[in-house]
Amino acid sequence: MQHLSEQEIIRREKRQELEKLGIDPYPADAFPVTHTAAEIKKNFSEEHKAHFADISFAGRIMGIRDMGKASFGVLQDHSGRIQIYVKRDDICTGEDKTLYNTVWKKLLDIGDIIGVKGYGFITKTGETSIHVTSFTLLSKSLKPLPVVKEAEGQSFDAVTDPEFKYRQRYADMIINPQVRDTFAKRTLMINTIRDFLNEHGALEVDTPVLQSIPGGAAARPFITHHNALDIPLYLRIANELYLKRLIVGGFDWVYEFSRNFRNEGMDRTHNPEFTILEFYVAYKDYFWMMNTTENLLEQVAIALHNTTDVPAGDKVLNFKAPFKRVSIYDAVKDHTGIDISEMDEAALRDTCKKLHIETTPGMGRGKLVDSIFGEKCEKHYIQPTFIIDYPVEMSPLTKKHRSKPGLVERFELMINGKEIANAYSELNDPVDQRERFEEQVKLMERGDEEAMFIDHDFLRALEYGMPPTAGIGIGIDRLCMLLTNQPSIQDVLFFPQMRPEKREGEDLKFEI
RNA sequence: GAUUCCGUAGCUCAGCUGGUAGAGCAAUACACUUUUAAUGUAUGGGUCCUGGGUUCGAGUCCCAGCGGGAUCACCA
Repeated sequence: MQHLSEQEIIRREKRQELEKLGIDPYPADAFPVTHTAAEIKKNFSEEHKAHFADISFAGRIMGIRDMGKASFGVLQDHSGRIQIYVKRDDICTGEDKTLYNTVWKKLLDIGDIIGVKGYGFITKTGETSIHVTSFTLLSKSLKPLPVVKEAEGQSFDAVTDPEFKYRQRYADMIINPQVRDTFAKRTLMINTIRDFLNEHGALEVDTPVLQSIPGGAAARPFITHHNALDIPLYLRIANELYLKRLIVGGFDWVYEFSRNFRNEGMDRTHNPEFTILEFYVAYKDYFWMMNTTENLLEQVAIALHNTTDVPAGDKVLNFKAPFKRVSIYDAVKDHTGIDISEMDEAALRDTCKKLHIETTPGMGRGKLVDSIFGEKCEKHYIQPTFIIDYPVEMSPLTKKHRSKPGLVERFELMINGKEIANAYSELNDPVDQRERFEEQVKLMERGDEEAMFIDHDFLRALEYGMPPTAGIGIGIDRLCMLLTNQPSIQDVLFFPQMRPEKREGEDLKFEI
């Protein structure tokens, strides 16, 4: 049995009262909407009032100010909030005042969704409002909504509990309209990227989420089981190897907004499922990819902010192309004063010790370099910066550098001290690729849990011949955090992962 | 996974060295025909996250658990 608060019981009683009066609290009829709150507020004026003489508006009641024989309410639709004015003798023209005295004043609540008909006017305090001539209950709300009051841009008693916001995003969006703005911006960002790619002739594709070999990245996967085939399957950690197969197949430019799944820790910048945009372009290299990436991001910043200057906490990020380019060895030299470019694994290990960076025996040369960069350099790159030319050991899918031995043609894009994108000239030599996979197997044997598996089918594809190709993965959630100035990934995902709520008497179990 | 802070009415919060559980908003009732955090008067509403312990007595102190945040580790 559901435990109900006093207010929840009262609302259920009101619902019954409405039904007794012959009012369906959940009518099936469509309600015609002619105007939005934003349109009325923006365009209403005395000289244009003819256009607002016959308004039909629907929204959620967010506030009621009862004045006796008249009252004011605040309705909210997707575009914003607007005041309504309800006068007893206007909605009850005859002797029977039940509709006003009982239905409007007693049986409606904050949170109910109603439709109103009426006309636009401006109150004597100057607020554009709807003078209501009739109203219809469209949906009765049985659960009291936290009431947030606002005055002069300040809000009072706003719900700040993150658990409430993330578990009950629907309620969060009702009472905190700016939350909807963040998600609208997320979609605008994705649409801008999609338009950019489509305009350049790219083809959007879908590749498998369930994979029998979780490839394309170094991460721990979620595992599941397919009953009919009686095999384990993994939720993808990346789609890279599938997109490259499509390049082998003859497409020149493919992309996918890939929902990836990694069975690792959660924090402000990590959710177990997250979105990466990957795209692969034939006959290009990583220099071309840097140019394309900075142009793309400049365009996205302008689409969201009308400028390349984007606020991020107390900083301002400038997305004006071109971005700075720094080699990883120069980055380490700049921030530690140490030249690690010629060091072998043992020397790197010593350097880590000097810099107070913890190492494990499983770490190869690549991971050691990565640790030094991650600990000492990464956080300093606030403005968009390409870090380029990584050691070969940490990049098993990347083409060897055309002129610098021991390095690969790879870049990561750092913004506000975080990695946003990772790209390379793709390795297309099947013999080299097979050797790199075999190196990964050795790392796995040394205890590296995230080393890659060998994907023999991918090698077979490469053996048919893949054109020289540039590829990139861009962290969409993190980019969205930057561009909407949100400090947590939970604020750019509608439904961030949470530990399930325990309910009384419930014992959730699923057979696999 | 580790450390640390938090959990009191529908919401925001107070509750001191342990002594009958508080406010504002929301709700209920009444008044009020241009208010806007409307106002005035009155009323109801609590598993103080859960379970143990100490104590004559626990919202408060101790232990364990549950949930959330932050930091760290892994990672994008």
